[in-house]
Amino acid sequence: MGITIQEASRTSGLSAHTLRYYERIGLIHQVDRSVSGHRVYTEPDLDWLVFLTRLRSTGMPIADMCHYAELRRRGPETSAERRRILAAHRERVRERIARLTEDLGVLDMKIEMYDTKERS
Amino acid sequence: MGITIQEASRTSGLSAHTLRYYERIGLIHQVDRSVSGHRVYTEPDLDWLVFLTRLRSTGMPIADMCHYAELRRRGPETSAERRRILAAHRERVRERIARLTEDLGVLDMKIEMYDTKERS
DNA sequence: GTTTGACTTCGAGCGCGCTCGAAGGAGCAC
DNA sequence: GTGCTCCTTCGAGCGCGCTCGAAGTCAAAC
Repeated sequence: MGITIQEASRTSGLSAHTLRYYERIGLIHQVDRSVSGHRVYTEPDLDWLVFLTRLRSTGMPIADMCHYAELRRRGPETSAERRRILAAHRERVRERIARLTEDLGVLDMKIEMYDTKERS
Repeated sequence: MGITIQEASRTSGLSAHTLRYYERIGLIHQVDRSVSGHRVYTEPDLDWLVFLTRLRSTGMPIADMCHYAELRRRGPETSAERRRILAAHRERVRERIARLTEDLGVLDMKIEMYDTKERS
């Protein structure tokens, strides 16, 4: 047994193509291969993959994720910098949410305008 | 007097190149020209431009914005459909914010993990 | 034993949203 | 008139993040 690329794809929501691509660019560390050369993912691989999708969906650029991944490979002595990176990213996400919330208000107003116009 | 492309650029935060591009693809209706052929923006043009940037920053694809712009040009009889489009978009923005907020929580947890590890 | 199907590597291509550069024109300063 | 700056049109190019297809390998099913 072992997790196939199909299963990893289903779990992470990324296509098999994308999983290979992520490995190619160093986002995921060299995944184990079976005797026949097929990728065999581990549970920790999946966890990491899921975390990566979080970073992506919050808008972190691939390049930054690569940097983070590299620090992670270098081991515990980079943990302070990794923390710093995540904290900075968190700040950007907060700003993003604030901005979106503001835009949502404008959208609400605009929709309300359509409603009042229709009524008059 | 009249608003130049530079001023429109400053107001909207879009580059002059982008303003011309938006006009080219029909996002902004043909802008008036001066005798020398230079673009002369009006106040309503600017308002529209600013609204467009809201739609963009909330993630509406250019193609959808073009569609909306076209409906707007067709006049008041399209207002119901425009309202519908905005309401649907608003829903997506809400979902977006919800998703980001959830991801933010995960980020918080991850950062906390770094903190507790460091302390131990 | 052959077919099926999922996998491999590799490099090219794509869609989106700009972004840029070339080539030329008008207007003003000196 | 010679710069200089800012504008024009037009089409090509770019950066990001995938996405795809070709060509080949291997294992299990029939």
